[in-house]
Amino acid sequence: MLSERRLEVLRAIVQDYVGTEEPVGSKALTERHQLGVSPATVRNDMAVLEDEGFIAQPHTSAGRIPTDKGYRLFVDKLAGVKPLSSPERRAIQNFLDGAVDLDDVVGRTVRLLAQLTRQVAVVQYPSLTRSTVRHVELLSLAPARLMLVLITDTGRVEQRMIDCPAPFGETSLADLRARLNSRVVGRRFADVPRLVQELPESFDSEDRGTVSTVLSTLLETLVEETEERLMIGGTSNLTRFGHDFPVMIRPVLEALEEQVVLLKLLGEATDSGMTVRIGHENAHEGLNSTSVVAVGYGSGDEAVAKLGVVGPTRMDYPGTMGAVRAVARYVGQILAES
Amino acid sequence: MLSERRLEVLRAIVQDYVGTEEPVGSKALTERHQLGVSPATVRNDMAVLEDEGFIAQPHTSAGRIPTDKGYRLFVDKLAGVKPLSSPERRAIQNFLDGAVDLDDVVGRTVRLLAQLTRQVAVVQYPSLTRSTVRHVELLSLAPARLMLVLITDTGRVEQRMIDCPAPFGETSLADLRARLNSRVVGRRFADVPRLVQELPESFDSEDRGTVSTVLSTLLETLVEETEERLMIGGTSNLTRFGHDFPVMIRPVLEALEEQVVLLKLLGEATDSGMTVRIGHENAHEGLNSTSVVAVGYGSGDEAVAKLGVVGPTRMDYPGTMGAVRAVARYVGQILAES
DNA sequence: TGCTGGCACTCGTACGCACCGAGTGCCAGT
DNA sequence: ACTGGCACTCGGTGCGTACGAGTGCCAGCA
Repeated sequence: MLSERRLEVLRAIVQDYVGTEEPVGSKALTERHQLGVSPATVRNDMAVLEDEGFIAQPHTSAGRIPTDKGYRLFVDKLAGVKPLSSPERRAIQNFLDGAVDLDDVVGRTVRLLAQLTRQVAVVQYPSLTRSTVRHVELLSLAPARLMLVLITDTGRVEQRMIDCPAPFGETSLADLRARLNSRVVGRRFADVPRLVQELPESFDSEDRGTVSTVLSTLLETLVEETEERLMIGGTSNLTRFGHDFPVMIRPVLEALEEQVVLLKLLGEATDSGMTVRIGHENAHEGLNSTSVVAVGYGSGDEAVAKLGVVGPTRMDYPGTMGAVRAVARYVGQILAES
Repeated sequence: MLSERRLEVLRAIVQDYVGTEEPVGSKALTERHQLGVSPATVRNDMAVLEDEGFIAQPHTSAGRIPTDKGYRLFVDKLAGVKPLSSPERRAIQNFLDGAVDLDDVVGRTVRLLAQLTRQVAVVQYPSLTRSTVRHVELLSLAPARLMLVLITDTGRVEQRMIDCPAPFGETSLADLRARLNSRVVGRRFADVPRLVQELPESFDSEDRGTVSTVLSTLLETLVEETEERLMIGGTSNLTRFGHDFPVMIRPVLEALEEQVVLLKLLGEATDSGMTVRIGHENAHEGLNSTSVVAVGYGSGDEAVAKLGVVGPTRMDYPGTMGAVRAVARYVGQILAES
């Protein structure tokens, strides 16, 4: 077990390194922090911390920098979540309040998060399957052409074109629409498959094919894989990555372009509470020198989606976590209101 | 006026520089191209081209690189649009055909364009005001709460929440919905304001307030400034910018994050035909060392939006223009079908 | 046992310098 | 009008040296 002072030394190293982006030496540490001991003592502590794998030397005769394991300890034991200042809180609220629709909410959230944390922001759209149905609309565009529109309580709207096997009359359409809505409105999308299961049977044989087509399109829309969308922003913050940013930036940009990777990234975050993944804890190679701070958000208690930021492992964890948490809360509020 | 051979020299310089990314000298030129003259002669031609401002030397004793003006001449007079190979065309079609909705179409287009050109792709969503109305839906969510959903012939869907000044009955709602649709379906959104102008007058005084609110929300949705959306992709291609990419990338990423800048950028492109903006021809400072190739696309003859790519001025113009044009055509087809 | 000051050592960075070679401009010759 | 020859420029590279931040270790002290 590490003594109190050694932990203090680690904390000081992390803080200084995050601030200066340069390996920090024993002398500088004692000057900038009140550790009450001499550089020599700190050096001994550093040697221990290095043995334990919490810090490392880029090369002999350089200062130390925290390892992923060091950051992990810092986040778990040494750092709190820094609450935002009240002007910041007000700014968030003002900024998010102006949104006109869900795309706008998500877009503003991404920009806000990127600006607050000065890192890359990722916001997932509210998951369909975790939302509840506000309305299902069916429109007839042509005799054998329908449009299906799903609207969730979180404001998300999905539409699909449907080519019917046979022409479908206005009355049948109104009938189907009414029955569909009466069954699913207010229910969770996850339950929809069960709720509409035997709907085709109650229709005339001539309409049954179309009804089945409509329902299967509806169910396809709810397939996890396709339903998840997200938005990212603040990529220009990658240029602040550090001196080695030219090397780092490419794999990160590439990873950020793959929705699948990002969705998995957010998916790995626990459903409630904040998740911090540091460096190599991230499964994706390209993100091995980044940290991800993610948290779920939702209009009620339950998370309907996640949001977070991607930044260098060398980041201000308390501040970032504070911003992420605060933004998630406000977004949840906005969604609940709409 | 420049002689035929001098133009040929310029073309050779552009082609070599685009390929090698290194200043090209007189000797290398005569070796790689059949100009039929000696390096010394080429040197004289180069001196003239430099006097005229078409090429420049990064420093004495280096080869020449094209200037913006040089690229301009190349694009205008020396380069054609290189058609895609038929496998490429097939790939485009296959890739775009799988799209399920407009977001998907736009998303796939962005990825496709980024991949084909290996540059940053920008695709604007079909403009509302240039599309025609397929359907207007009004849903009652609560006694005094409505949702307005606009659906265009290009598959774009916009929704807005409306808080009514007074409760609005189901019959009034159905009435308004029917009257609205009968007036605007099939018409261009740009004409909608005119078409719905005196609609409130035909309603009872108690409903008139709500009808007005609905209509003003509808009109707000059509305001140019807010209705335009776009998607970008392929930012990781920025890492291929060249040796000085660390310097260039930041302003470019910043510019790409400002929707306004991008919209202006695409807006500057002429409505029909391809527009190429080279280096300093771009109004935005951050894009002074990039070129933008943009073109309108649409389901019919008329362009409903624009798409294009942003890349280094040192790009393969014929190939890029070919890819942009081809993609725009296929997207137009897809939209027409849906 | 734990802390401290002193000291030799390491090693990455900066700097100065010479060399090389690609590329140029100019000029005289055909 | 084109060509070959030639002197010149100047950025890039490699090398050796000096510098200094930072370390590890050790002997001494509370």
